[in-house]
Amino acid sequence: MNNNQDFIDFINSGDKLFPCLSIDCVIFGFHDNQLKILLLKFKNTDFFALPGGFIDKDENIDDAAKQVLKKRTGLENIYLEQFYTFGETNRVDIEIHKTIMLKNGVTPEPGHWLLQRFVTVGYYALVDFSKAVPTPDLFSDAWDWYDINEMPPLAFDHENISRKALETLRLMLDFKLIGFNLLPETFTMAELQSLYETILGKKLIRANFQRKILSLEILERLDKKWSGGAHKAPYLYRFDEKKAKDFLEGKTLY
Amino acid sequence: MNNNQDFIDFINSGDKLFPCLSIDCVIFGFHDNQLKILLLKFKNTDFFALPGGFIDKDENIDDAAKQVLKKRTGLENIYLEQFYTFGETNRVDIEIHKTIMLKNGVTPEPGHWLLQRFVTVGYYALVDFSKAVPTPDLFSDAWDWYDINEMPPLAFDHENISRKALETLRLMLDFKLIGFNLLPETFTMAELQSLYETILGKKLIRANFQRKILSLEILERLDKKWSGGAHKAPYLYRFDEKKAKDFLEGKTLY
DNA sequence: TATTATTGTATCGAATTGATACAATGATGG
DNA sequence: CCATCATTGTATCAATTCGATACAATAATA
Repeated sequence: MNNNQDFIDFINSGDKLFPCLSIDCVIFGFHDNQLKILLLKFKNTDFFALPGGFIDKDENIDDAAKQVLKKRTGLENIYLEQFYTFGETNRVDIEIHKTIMLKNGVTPEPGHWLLQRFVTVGYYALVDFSKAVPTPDLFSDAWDWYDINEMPPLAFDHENISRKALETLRLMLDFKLIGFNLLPETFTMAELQSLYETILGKKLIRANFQRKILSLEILERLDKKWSGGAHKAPYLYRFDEKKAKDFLEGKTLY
Repeated sequence: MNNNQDFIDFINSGDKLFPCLSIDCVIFGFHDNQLKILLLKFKNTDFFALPGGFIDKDENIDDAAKQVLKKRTGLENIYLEQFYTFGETNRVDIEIHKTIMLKNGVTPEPGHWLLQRFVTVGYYALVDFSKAVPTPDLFSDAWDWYDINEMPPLAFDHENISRKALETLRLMLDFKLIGFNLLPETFTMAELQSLYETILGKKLIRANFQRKILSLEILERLDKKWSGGAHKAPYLYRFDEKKAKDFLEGKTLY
């Protein structure tokens, strides 16, 4: 198969890669009032894993992360940020890599570049769920979005990586006003509140949330959104990046 | 010289190291109302650099960072946290490494492990200035503490690394109550305020600072400190780790 | 046209914060 | 030994923010 030949070519291309360092991306999306992350299913194993990749010898690690995001979701110019580097000696179970190689017709030679200890740099991305078009990579044969509270078992230390990504997202939500990256261009206040509630994992008081968000003066109020149901129609809002920038700069953090 | 032989031995021990990945530590201390960082002077260059090191093949990166801290300051069990990983392709000027090798009697062979692109994981540490006993490493012949506003030119991207460390320290100062790690065991409120002002880079209103800190209920008030000057004697305080832990856990961040 | 669910905003008291004031108190010096 | 001085600890008050609740406005529906 062509795909298998691609895999074999890649497995033999270790000399083009920066050694023993990988990228893993925790890609967050928001759908049906659920915060989801994108997982790939490893070929011929029951494990799911975070979309990841390796770094070319002459590639910035940030660029490698952008490549992972682009190849797995088709998206570019997305909010993407490094959050932590994972370097425990035992974080990768090499048997999983061996299994994948075997099942794809490659004999795992001792000393092969993929059968080493790997340190991985974690990035998290916030994408508009409706715009992402996921594609599996050479190591995987399926993908899906999973609610962060209902994830299948993950390979390696990927549960740990996901947890830390979520902690960082929660911490940075207000600090960097990044939640809007998870919504379509226009949205209602109720949708925004639901997003915040889902990320923070707790209920917020509607009136106070609305007051607070509006007081930031980072939203542009558009027309009303009609035919939503038997009730008053909500306004649509658009996130105003310029106003947000002014707000973040004026914020006296210290 | 013995020291030089140590250097040569180390230069030839690349096969014991995790490849192309290093650790750099931004070690903060507080003295004379100045926030300082510890810098080493590279042998035979005019550049200063952050204390750093490499990672053994079978060593967690956190442990490698602890080793750097211990070897350079003699200190253990110090507040030490990873903050960012720097992976620009051009971040290391290999000529500096070549120079150091040459000046120490080692011919820099092409392909030598030290003459590669390196990615570095940044850690920052907060130490009690009076307890640290700095020691230069094999690459350096001197060290000193430098006010963060009066640093000499640094090698590689170490200015960038220092800046990011300071940003993280500022951001985490209240969030994790870490400032106390920079003070001796007992201190006055004025000393604590001066520390905060120095880290945050701005003046604070004394009465409000005192009210705020005391309201956290994380300090133990001890006896008064006598003979400070022609004025009322201030109380000494001790940071109560247990109370602080309770406070941080009770803090509803989200 | 009455009903219903949701939206946008107002309101009120509690809690927090910024700014200022002031009494208490150790040393110093005449 | 007492007036002076600088600093400390705390109080106070207005301004601001925040939690909680209330309520009028309004699209769709029956």
